Amino acid sequence: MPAAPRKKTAATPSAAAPAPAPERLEAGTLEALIGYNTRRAYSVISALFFERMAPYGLKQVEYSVLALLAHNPGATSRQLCATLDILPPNLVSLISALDRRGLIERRPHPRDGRAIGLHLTAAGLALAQETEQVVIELESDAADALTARERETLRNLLQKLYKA
Amino acid sequence: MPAAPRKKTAATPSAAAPAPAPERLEAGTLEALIGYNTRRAYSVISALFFERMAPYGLKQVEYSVLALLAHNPGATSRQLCATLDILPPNLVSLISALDRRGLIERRPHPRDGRAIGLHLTAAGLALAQETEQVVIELESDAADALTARERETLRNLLQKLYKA
DNA sequence: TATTGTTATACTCTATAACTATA
DNA sequence: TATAGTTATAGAGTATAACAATA
Repeated sequence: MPAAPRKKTAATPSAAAPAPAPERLEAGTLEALIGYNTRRAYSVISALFFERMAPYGLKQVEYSVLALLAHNPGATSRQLCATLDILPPNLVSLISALDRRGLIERRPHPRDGRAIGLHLTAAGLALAQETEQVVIELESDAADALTARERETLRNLLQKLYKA
Repeated sequence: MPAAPRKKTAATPSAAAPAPAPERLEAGTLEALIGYNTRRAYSVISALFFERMAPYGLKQVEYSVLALLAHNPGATSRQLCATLDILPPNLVSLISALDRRGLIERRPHPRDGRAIGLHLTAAGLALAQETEQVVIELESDAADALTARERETLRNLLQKLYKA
């Protein structure tokens, strides 16, 4: 789903019929919606993430898990689910895959026999560090129409939508 | 996927071990990313949209199509796809469903025998108008932590990410 | 009785290839 | 030959129910 071509929407031409039907439609009502704009923006960043991270074989959620484990060694699946707002059954195969690739290790949890502590391996830590730079650059490219201040404002406003 | 409970993330407690394992993990690195915040925000608004619009049987993309046809009568599938950034095969069943529900009509295109002009029926227009108010209210509720100015800023910054 | 991790499963979303009819 | 609409299909993503082991 690569980013759409750079073309502006036509603004209700007053001269009428015989023109060759504009590519884009008048979408003012939709563009007044935060939900619509959020979906479109997410779609663009998402596609760029997929493209740049393909060489490392990491999808967004997989990268998120590695990044969380780098700062929270021994975290459990349950904690990852709560933090990332994903459902436990959907994390199982993801964790298994990262384990099979030798990026994480499952160790018995020190204080809860039901739980499993997740830890990055050396390879996992290396990949997390290497890809962090790629993600930072990718984000910077995706937001190159925004100033540093605007990027910070955007992050803050988005967080207000999903936090507390 | 209902919005997560209102609970703040713990900020690296200096007193260590015997506490009962925090719900959420330290996610500072992820929260510095526009992509991550956009995904989380979209997920929340999306869930609220689904909940409030369920009585009308409209998903987000379906609402978008009705809204576009209200302002662009006779638009083609191709134009809808270009405007909404979705792929033609994925629009087919959606259009069929709206047609079967009597919300839209397909008429032969006046200047292109391959194309089909899409129009709202009276029922479709009524539903579009009725649900527009629901969407506006839902958006207002989703963004109730933001001032009017902040909402406008957010929309503008998001549009800069996916336009031109 | 409640929770962690898991299996199985189903439904939606998104993507590609290939066909048809018109241009 | 290129484009509009379509079919079929495959792969992600996301959701629920139910179970075993442990608390």
